[in-house]
Amino acid sequence: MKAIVDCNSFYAACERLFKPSLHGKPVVVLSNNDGCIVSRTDEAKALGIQMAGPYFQHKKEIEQNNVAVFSSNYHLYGDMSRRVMEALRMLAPQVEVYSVDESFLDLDGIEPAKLYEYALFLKHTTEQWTGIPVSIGVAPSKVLSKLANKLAKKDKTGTNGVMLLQTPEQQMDALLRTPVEDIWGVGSAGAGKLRLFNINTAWDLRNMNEEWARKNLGGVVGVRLIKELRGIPCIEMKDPRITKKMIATTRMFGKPVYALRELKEAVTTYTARAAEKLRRQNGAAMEMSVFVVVSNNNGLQYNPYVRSAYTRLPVATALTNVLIHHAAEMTASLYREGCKYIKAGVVLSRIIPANNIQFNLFSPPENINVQKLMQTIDNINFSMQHDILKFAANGTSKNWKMRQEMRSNRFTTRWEELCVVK
DNA sequence: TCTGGGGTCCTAGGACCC
DNA sequence: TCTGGGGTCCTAGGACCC
Repeated sequence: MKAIVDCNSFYAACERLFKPSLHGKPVVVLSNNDGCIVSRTDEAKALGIQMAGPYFQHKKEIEQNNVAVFSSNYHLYGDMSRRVMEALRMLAPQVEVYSVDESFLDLDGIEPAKLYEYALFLKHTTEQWTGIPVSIGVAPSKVLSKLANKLAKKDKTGTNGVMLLQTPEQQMDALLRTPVEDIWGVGSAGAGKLRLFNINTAWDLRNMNEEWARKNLGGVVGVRLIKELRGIPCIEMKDPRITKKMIATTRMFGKPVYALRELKEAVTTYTARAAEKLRRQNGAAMEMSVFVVVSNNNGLQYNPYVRSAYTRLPVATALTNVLIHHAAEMTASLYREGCKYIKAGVVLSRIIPANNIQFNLFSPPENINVQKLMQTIDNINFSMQHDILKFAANGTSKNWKMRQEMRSNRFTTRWEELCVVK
């Protein structure tokens, strides 16, 4: 059996944890640049505030209803996420961290008769240790466990936040109550298509045959989905040692950028961040691409376009100075005088383990001292205020930096921002 | 005025090889 | 006059997820 443990309204829950006066009150958290609403407590959902809705469109009702609003505070959420996952690792045999607020658990070692009791224990203990409320779905496959979790979340009082789909009857009941668009792996395009075939519930889809799925539902993906709905596991637990295949750092600018110098500053700053992520997983990249987004808002429509450049590195690397050099060159090649830039990004790909670098005959071996320097910079930036050490190319003006006007303190990762108890 | 950021997996189709 | 078929590798782009 597999379980999914999902934090309820995760970002909003993190904010509420350090501001107990907000308990039982509506809270929302905004995406970067204070653009969209990305997390809502139940009280905010009850007010009809939509997920991913643009903040400026909801501003009025948010103010009228006295909803607490926060800019996203990734230091806080990242650290709370680590605590939740750490708790799960102490309580469960095998944990696969799926996203910042979700983990799959392999419960094959647990006696079937005790599964429900065990799931309740997991929930209560995690909540007690971390202060973050969670919901749990347990079923034979990942897709079914996600479905169970969704139902548990919808009816927290009726289910205690835990739902188990063990018997065929339990599974049938849950599938009948789930519309196709609520199935994990069915997006808006797929749901529309299914509706055309008059397939409306998860139960309808489960009863389609595999050949039909192969033809009409994205080939192997569709077949797998139907099997999973029948309780036949096809999506296995992922090995936690497998590292990322691609690392990206991309941002909208706080305000538009016109000058090459500023555009380069932004791109090289993103490059430094991406390189840091790369070193954290002990990787080295063989490919790097840079893209910039130009706004051609003519007052009638919002219709941005993207220009991108790509470099195959002569030798795989994780060195910030090397990567910054290429990033700056690519940025210059993309730049056109007079354009209005609203976003940029850096993507590192073809990632290999750093101890596996294949040196090119003509390129000089990487200097061991530079690697030591990287390590030192990473350590200092991690323990001190972020980015206290940086490269000159990153600049100091940061006119393009994103808006974060309502960010809470980084309560758990910065000494200067700890909670003060009187 | 203002609409996020970071990932994965799969498929189709082209280039190339024998 | 007649002009194959099977395989691999790579890339771009779509769909989906949180």
